[in-house]
Amino acid sequence: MEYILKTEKSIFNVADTLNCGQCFRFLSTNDADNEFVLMFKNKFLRLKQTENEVIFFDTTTDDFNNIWCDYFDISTNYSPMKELFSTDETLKKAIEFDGGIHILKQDNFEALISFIVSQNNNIPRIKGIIRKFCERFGEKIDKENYSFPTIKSLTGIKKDDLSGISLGYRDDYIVDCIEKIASKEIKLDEIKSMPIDEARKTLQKIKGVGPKVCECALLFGFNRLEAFPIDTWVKKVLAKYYQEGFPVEFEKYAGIAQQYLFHYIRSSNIF
DNA sequence: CCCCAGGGTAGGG
DNA sequence: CCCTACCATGGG
Repeated sequence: MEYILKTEKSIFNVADTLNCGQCFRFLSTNDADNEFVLMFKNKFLRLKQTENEVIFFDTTTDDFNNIWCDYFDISTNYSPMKELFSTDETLKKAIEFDGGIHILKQDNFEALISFIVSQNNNIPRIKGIIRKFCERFGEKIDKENYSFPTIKSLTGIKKDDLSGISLGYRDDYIVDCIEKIASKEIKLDEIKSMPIDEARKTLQKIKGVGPKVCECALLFGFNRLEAFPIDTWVKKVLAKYYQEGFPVEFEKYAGIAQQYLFHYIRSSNIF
């Protein structure tokens, strides 16, 4: 059974949304066809975008309504934010380039672990590490895919359990993250509704979670759209186009703006 | 051999 | 507060 979503790429662009560096458990199966497979927690999805629709394969209407509609943030209208951002010349160009990006509503624990892995690392390698992490600690879903491991299944793991995953020095950070969550020293569910600065302070108690990783976790795992991750790429954009600082009138949705800029500079050669 | 990748920590000024 | 060395790993 297929679920068909009527939309266009300027409204929701699957390829840009997946390729813009916010998630890591997906593969392009056929570039020309805009077809992808992805994992979200323990759910597998194959989907494909055409001019007028997105096809969700093997997906019931209930699956779409209960899982994927929310995950892909389909029901949010991004137009008001894009209109606001377009008063800025650089952002206007970015939105013309990749205005169909949606901010995924990922699992907070998965996002946190993923962006700890991301530090001083590149996207292809991050994807490989997370795949190996899921293969070792997750549940087998089908021939090739594993669920993202739960906190419960990870409780008590030691640094040695992480060898062979190519985490490098980040293995200590993963262990510390799991310990602090398993012991309930840090409660992810409570971070969702915390004032943003308190949420930041709490997440940064975890070893290996500094400002950048923290902002990514908040934006992609907790849907805190005001979070503004500054990585090496965004740093270059800020230095070149926003020497007076990033416009304060965008701050409520700064994370979305940041994501347009990030994908724009990485995928075009404006530098 | 170098540099870089969705950076952070520890240590010293 | 700032600055810097260092941190594993793999690709270019």
